Amino acid sequence: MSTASAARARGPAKDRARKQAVILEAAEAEFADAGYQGASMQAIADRAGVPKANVHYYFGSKEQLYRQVLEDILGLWNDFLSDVTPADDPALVLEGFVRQKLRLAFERPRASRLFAQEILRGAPVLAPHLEGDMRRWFASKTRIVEAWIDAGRMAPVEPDLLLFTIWSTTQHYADFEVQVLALTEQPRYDDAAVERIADFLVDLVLSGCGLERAPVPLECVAHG
Amino acid sequence: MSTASAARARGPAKDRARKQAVILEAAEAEFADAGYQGASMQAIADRAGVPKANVHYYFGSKEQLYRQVLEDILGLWNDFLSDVTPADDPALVLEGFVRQKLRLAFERPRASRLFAQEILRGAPVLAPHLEGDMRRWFASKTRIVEAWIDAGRMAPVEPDLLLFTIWSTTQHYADFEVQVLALTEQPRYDDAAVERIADFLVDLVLSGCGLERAPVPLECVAHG
DNA sequence: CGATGATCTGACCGATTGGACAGGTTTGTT
DNA sequence: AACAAACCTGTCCAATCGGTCAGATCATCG
Repeated sequence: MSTASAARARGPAKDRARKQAVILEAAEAEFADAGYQGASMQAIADRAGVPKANVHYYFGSKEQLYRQVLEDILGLWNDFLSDVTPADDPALVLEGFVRQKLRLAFERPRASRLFAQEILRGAPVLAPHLEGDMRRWFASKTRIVEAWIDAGRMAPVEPDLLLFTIWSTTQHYADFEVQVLALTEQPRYDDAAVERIADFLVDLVLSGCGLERAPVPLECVAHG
Repeated sequence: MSTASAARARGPAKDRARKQAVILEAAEAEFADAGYQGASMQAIADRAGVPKANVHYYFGSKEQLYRQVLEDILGLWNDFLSDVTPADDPALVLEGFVRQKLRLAFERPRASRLFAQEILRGAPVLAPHLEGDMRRWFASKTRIVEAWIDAGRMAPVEPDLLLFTIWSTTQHYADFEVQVLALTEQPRYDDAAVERIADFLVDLVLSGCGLERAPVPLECVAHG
């Protein structure tokens, strides 16, 4: 049971879950901004507006709290491309993947940054996930790309490197936000900037796969 | 004067510079592995094989040492594309950029990771560089890409996003090394893997710009 | 009401941190 | 040899860290 769903549950556990959610949000912010070592339980407690001992009451130790935050973040990426099959259209799937991943990078930049820091440190906590869940997820997606290639539905690119490219280019705008904004002389990402980035990355990925962007469905044009 | 060149200088300052270089190397490793807050002056001193007080003697404070390490790393990227002009061939320049940046990612992964951690934290130390040197570097390169586009020598892609793409995809293999190796079930990067990645990224970038990889020069074939 | 368990927190603790500094040693110059 | 300057380090310190715990408070139910 994820923390988010628990926070929405009813009954006697509702308050408990809601208070935990407040602390988890504060912890995600503090861990993302300061790193695991840089974050202090006192700072997390202050952000959440509770005494430090209360944080320990709910989550035991700093590492347990950190693990909980990370697992909640992993949940965000769990259902990426979960229902894709080799019968689907490569161009549509790849475009959807890029846009979905990019949306998450802009909507939950701290989650992206926290994950990045964990991997940068050598994944001391997530290593088991990397060798387990994520490896299986990764293998199943590369197999689909291979099926597309074998069927002649896209150019023969390396499936693993293709996925890494999508991952790194989208993640970049969350992880290196400060650098991107400084170099482009923008104060923040606005809607136009996000759309420009999304279109660019979709075109880049599709052209790299020998594909073209699917025409915009009629209903989208009508609603635009 | 950079620390690296100082270490090679002659005269009475040679020993001093060499000892500083040992500490700087230890500091880069420790900062990259543990992060700024996670790194301790004691651990850096142990890596360098000197007493902790010696580190303070040479570099004053932890933050000053950290700044020095970062500035040395910036030096690595200073001369990237420094002598490129609009008259050069876009395909050759872009391919060279990708390969050079990628080589650095594999040869100096700790430098890449340390830089990434600094940006992730919001660039508290490098912010002035982002708004100064790096912004000027970035603007001059986007202007060259624009010139190529205006001259019809490559497809009209967004110059800034093109550079970000090269930066993020190459950096990814250093910063997310643990993840890449775990997902591809490799123990480490070998020469073949590096070449496969380089070729993939070059093809991706060039195809995104409507270019093709330049034919291999004859002398390279002869020497292969 | 009284009791019982969950919730909450101020106060405290040992460990570690970055840093300071006195005092010793080496080096270079006259 | 004598002096000064640079070099070096053992030792100490105040601050902060994650974590503990006794005890206060609250909610629930017989």
